[in-house]
Amino acid sequence: MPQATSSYHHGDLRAACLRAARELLEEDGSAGLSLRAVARRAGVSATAPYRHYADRDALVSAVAAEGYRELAAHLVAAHPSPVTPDELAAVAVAYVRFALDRPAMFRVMFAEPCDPTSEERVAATAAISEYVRDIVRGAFPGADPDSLATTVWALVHGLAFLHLDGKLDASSPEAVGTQVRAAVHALFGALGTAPREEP
Amino acid sequence: MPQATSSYHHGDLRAACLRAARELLEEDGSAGLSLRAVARRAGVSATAPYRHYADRDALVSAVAAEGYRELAAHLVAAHPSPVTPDELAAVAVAYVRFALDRPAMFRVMFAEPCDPTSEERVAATAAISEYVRDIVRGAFPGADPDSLATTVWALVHGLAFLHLDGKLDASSPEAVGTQVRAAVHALFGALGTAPREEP
DNA sequence: TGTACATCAGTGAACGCGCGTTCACTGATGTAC
DNA sequence: TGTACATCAGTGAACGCGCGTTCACTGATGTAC
Repeated sequence: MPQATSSYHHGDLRAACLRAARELLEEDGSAGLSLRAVARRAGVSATAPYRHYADRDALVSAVAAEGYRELAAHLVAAHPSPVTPDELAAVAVAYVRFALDRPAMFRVMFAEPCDPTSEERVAATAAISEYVRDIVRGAFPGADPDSLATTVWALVHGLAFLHLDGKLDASSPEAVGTQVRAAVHALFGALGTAPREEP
Repeated sequence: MPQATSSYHHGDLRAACLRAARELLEEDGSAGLSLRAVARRAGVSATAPYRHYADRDALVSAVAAEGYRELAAHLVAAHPSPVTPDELAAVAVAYVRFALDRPAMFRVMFAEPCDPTSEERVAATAAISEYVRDIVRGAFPGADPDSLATTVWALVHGLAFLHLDGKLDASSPEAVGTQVRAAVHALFGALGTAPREEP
């Protein structure tokens, strides 16, 4: 822990930059995310962040990677291994809520094809893919996991983006939750679903 | 039609700006879309576009609106009133293909909540929504059209974005088509589907 | 415990750039008579 | 058909801005002896 010594050395500028970057992102959108603005917000000279990030892209990649890790944690927190449609719907709602709570960051995460030079970012994406596939494997042992995982992810991801872009009614969290649950049930109602649905 | 008179007056600078904007968008992404770059590409002074667009935002909105109209045309061309799962899948494939063919423009279309000051843009979005709802009404007379339309749109939109962002295998058009068709069939196979599926 | 010194994490001036937008202007076009 | 003039659609110089990045620097920290 850096004490508030207003000293020459910051203490943990790397983390402070990341925090500042996320704040700027949500305030001004990704256009507002400049290295100079980050430095300003962190209370540090314009060039100080270069001690911790090679360039602007490196910082953006770090933000995205952090976002992926947080998303994974949110999904797992919603339900570690969902099987019934209700459990799956809970995870879907968590996904959409995550996007709506950090719209600009969510966009950064999915804005461009993975920067192949950022291992951190690639690994984080792969982890999400794996998590979705694992869920599908557990809930639908008979199905082709890759194909069905794609379908599920696309449905939920599409709901997140359409809400984000104001193309659907996102007026209240309840309305969003209802829509998401309805969509998930529409998909899973039809799949001869969940082994444990009616015990 | 403006003749190639290399004259002082351009002839149709408004349309030329739009064309230039779209080219820049696909070449450099939305960061490359500046009014100055558009003017340069149109072969005109930096301030000439101001005769036709109030500011940068107005140009961007015009590009997005054009995109919406083109998307609607593509979907209708794929099938004017799809009913069977195969017909619905064809429209879905057209949607995803549209996104992959103009990735940057597709992002602009869905990048931000509709600029409420651009009537052109708002109208174009509403038209897409209506089209999807009409399809659902025709194909699933029993269902709640709003809810199901949301589900369908989200699935297809999610597929488009995940492909766009390189999160799925978009190596060949065939692979994409196969994935999209599988997803649509997974959803519609389960809905007691299509009245006209087996005549 | 004290000192010398290497290393680390900052500073601040400076560079060149492209941007959006304004302004007063001017050449081309079209219309009234 | 010819002329006067209003309007339209361009020009180009200029403004102020924030950006990414470089560079030589300096203050603080930590380590070896």
